[in-house]
Amino acid sequence: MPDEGQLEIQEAREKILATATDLFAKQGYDSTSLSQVAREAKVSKALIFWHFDSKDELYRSALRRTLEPYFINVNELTGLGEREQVERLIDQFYDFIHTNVYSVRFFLSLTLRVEQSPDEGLSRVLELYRSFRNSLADIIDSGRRRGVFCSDVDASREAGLIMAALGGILIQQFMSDPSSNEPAALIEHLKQTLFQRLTANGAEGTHAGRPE
Amino acid sequence: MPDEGQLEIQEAREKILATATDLFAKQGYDSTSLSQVAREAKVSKALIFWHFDSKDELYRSALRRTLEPYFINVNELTGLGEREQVERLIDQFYDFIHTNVYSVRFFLSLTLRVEQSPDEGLSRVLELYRSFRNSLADIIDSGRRRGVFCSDVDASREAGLIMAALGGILIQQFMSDPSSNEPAALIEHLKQTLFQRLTANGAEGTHAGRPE
DNA sequence: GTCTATATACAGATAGAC
DNA sequence: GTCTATCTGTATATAGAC
Repeated sequence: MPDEGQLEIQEAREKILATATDLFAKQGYDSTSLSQVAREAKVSKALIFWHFDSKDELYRSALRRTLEPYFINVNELTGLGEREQVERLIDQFYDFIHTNVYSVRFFLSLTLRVEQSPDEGLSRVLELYRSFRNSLADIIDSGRRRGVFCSDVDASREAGLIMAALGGILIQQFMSDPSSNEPAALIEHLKQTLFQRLTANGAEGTHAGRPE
Repeated sequence: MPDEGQLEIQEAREKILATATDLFAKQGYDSTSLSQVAREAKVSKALIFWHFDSKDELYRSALRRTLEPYFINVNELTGLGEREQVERLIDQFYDFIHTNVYSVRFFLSLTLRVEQSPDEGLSRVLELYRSFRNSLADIIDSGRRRGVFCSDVDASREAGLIMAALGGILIQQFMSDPSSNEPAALIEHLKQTLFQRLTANGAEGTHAGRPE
């Protein structure tokens, strides 16, 4: 078994990958040169090419690594009520954003590029986003059918609006100084108004009756 | 008056500026080379340097030009009621986004860069965003004081949530194929639920009374 | 004002010694 | 595996003719 020896000697590759992941996330693909990666990882450019065939492959590896923590997020919402499940999901989203600020910023800026590349990694993120949205819709609809929420609730639209608000709170954090409009308060307000609406069984009954 | 002759001869400069504005908006700063600008504007690279001292100055000029349409947006909401004013503002925002997709995308990606440059143009956009948010808050608060909206409405938070939703709807358009979740429906739903909440005078009175 | 030609720097990538 | 040295392309920017 002569292979055992090379298991942990790959610290250089690790260093390169970590540095590249960081720089790509912070600066984007074009603005990050392999010279810079080599300099900050304290290796030679040639070594980068020994481990990764091209800048593109290095980028893809970095993407894959950035993406990893995105999949622990499978929701274990066992015996909770619908309202608690929705709250839990919203909090999970918010927490996730905060522990992954850099990569979220990364993927968001990827989304904005007009490049034609379908970008395997990016599509996984979008897929994740949609599945998150669908989970919300399912839970809300389940609550509607079980009578926990109003009968006239459009689960799909509610989920869409929640996602929009969450996404908007996200970019607000990128735009303003983090101190300004504290997103935690917005999240609270979002939840508060959401359930106020979902459970507003009194009022005028089918009060939302406008000419659709 | 020997100066009059040179008034419209600067079509080359115009061409350069227009091309650069377009390319910067579509591809960003780094991915746009002056060679490309020169090629597409059908001038020589040297001419670009005659008109603009550096790539950076060209970029700033392009930014300024991109920014221009952002200021016609002064709201003329004369004799409208508060509800109509809010609706009008939301629609204005939405329309504006749609007629300026490219530059909005541009500024959004600018926001995401970690570059240290305060970027004169970008700060104007942020300022605009805040003033828009403040207008919303003012109108809502005015409506609250005049009894059009509930007395327990927190105008600032409502405005923040509206802006978050609008921003979220915006990035949803960048993320998904434009056909998927049609933002127009989301805007409708936003408005509907918003006013449902702002004018929900019946229900349980100070129903929102949770331990703050 | 507009061009051609060129200087200079740095990008991604390769060859080959150790 | 890691390095130095080098190739090749292209970037920003300048010099100087017209």
